Amino acid sequence: MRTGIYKTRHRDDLMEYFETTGSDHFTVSDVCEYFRQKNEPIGTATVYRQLEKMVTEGILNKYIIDANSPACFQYIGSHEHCHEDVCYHCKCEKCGKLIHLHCEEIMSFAKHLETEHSFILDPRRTVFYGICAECAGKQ
Amino acid sequence: MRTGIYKTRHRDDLMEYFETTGSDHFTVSDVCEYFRQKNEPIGTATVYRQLEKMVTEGILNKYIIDANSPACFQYIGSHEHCHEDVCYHCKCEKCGKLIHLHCEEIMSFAKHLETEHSFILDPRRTVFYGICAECAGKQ
DNA sequence: TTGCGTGCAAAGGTTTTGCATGGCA
DNA sequence: TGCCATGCAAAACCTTTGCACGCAA
Repeated sequence: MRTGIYKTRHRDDLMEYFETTGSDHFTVSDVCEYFRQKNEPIGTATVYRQLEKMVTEGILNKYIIDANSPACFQYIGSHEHCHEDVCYHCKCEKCGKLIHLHCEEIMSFAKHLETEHSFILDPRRTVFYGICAECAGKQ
Repeated sequence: MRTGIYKTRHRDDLMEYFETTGSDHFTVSDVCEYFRQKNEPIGTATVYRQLEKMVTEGILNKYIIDANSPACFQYIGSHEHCHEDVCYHCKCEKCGKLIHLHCEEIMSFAKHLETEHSFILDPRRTVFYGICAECAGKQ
């Protein structure tokens, strides 16, 4: 079989990481740190290359939150319901906190954009910027 | 007057650049290159600082296109419809076209975010990424 | 005079790449 | 055996920062 992708030790480790860790979002350094603490370190370049490959395969989503912060990856999973279970993100401009969003309203708004404005929203890249509750309270 | 912002030569030059160049989008290096060719070079750090300031003031929009490509700025000062009311933007990931959005749905969605999620949406920084009608048709 | 603006170089951080080595099929 | 994966370090890249000096108010 010529998939162009080999089943290696690291690849298995990464898949296991995605499924065992509850964390929805993770960065390259998160992954590296995890395996370093397990005394099974993986080179940074390898993680970048594998994760990028998996994004292409559709196993992971990649989010660009900000120019100067690391890219955020999300495991979509083996289940195929993933495409309906899209998630959007709110980012606080003050504290930088990332809020996971998936509610009816954003879905219906996305549908509105599509039907009325002929614009197909991309959850992977769209980030809602604003001020979170805590930071708003401090002001 | 204590605005905290001084009216300098470079600031005027930049404003003129925004209004004379028809280009909707530009990067920091675009700006630097432009003034270098005019034999009136501006330091890179200065451009970064001024542009960032103008984003805060609401004169410019800043788009993060990709993690490894430079930030993209857009002059919105002269768009009158942005002054009369809040304005959101859709950006096509394929052709780069920018669509100005002005509808009830986004306003009510913003209100929903605020009441239900305690998140105050910032129109200046929030950009909806996706695929526009024309590019969707081509596929 | 005070405080912001500027320029340069250096630093900071993320991501990519070159190259030799090792592993999968 | 051929091709892909890996690791390390270096490079590339965008962006920010420190500091001394210049300029606006």
